[in-house]
Amino acid sequence: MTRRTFHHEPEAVRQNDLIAATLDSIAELGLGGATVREVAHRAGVTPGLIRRYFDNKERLVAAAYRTFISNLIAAAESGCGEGSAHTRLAGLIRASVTAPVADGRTLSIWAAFIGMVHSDPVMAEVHREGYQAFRDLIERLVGEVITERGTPASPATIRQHAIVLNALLDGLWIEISMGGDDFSRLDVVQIALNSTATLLGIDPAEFRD
Amino acid sequence: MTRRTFHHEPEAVRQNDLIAATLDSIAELGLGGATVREVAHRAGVTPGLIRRYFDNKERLVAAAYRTFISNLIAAAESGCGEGSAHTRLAGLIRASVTAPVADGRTLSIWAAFIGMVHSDPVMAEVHREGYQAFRDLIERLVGEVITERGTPASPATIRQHAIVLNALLDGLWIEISMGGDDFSRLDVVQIALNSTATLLGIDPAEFRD
DNA sequence: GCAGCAATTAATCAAGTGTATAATTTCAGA
DNA sequence: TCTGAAATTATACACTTGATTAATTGCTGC
Repeated sequence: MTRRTFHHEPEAVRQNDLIAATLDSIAELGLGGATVREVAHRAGVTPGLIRRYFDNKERLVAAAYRTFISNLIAAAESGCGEGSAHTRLAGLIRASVTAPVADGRTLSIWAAFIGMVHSDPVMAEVHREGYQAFRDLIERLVGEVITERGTPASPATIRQHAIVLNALLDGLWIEISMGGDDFSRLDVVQIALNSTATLLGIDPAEFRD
Repeated sequence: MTRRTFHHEPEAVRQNDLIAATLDSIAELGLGGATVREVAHRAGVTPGLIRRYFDNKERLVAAAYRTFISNLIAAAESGCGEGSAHTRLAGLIRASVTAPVADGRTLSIWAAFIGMVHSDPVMAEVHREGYQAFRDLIERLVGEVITERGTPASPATIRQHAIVLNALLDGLWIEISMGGDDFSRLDVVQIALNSTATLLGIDPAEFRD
């Protein structure tokens, strides 16, 4: 009886692998399927090793949530690289309603985590940080767009616009990701851009991607 | 050693109690906390009894999801009782962004279930039915509002309006339920009504609750 | 090449899980 | 009041879970 061979890996790599395996497990098997053994197996590793890099399973899951959210925000943010505020906002919107941000796998993981936030204080804290970041991003962008148009508005108005736009994007993201409608026939980017323009009081014709 | 006393209950009552206990467990402890023993305890019953009314735990959870969704839709629908289409749509919107539809408990349960839909075919089917019902409700209402205004639109246009409005309501519902923003200071109903009016091209002043 | 340390595996444990079944109790009807 | 069937409990079982620890392996610096 011989032991299985293995090789050392830097801490960061192992942590990444374990987190990725955790997210895969949650996406494919649900939260209940993300057991220590399943995660270890997917990471090509032995269950005992998890405890070396994450003291608890709880910490592993929390770490997975943290990187999931930050990756999600980064993916959305990657859409708004440069150019005018209009262009950047349009980029953010496009990224928000197309893959890989908007797809079933992402939604499943997101929902599983959200379902824990209310009963797990650690997850609640992780959640709070992540969402504040996204909300601030949108609010800043909306403010810049309004400034760019030369139609100044009160901070309260900007905030309200940001709330509504945030909600619209969240909702579209969910609907598209759930795939209930046959969105394949529809141009979701166009729908998102047009409705955003309408909400902000912009002529849809000048709000393109 | 004496057995605990008990008394017979009609089938419907026991099923209701068990389903309610399941939803409570999920809301307060997360999906993982909804064990057979926990549910039975909350229902004031012994674990073995669950198997009499629901063959599996899986069926119990599926039944809980079914009644959860139908109650949610009923609660939202209760807001649009009578009157013009405008009035009924406004009622639906108000109900969608206020308790008990919009609150943390409801969101937690919803998210926990959604996180299972992708990995559990039974839950996927239950999900499909429920969401189709809500989408159809909104689409019908939007159609009636447009007819009422005498500004006829193509079915495709109506459909698109319904999709966007559905997304907006979903998103607002989530944001409010998560409670991240201090929505207490804001009039969420007014925000929802105004943005809906804007999206449908209605003067917000004539779209009141 | 080799000594020593860190990384990894293997094996084990107690607790908790869903399920199954037999024993007991309740209750309706005679 | 008594009896039989249905409802409920109690107990047990096989299995999975997260966690713990000792043994083993791979690797780095000399």
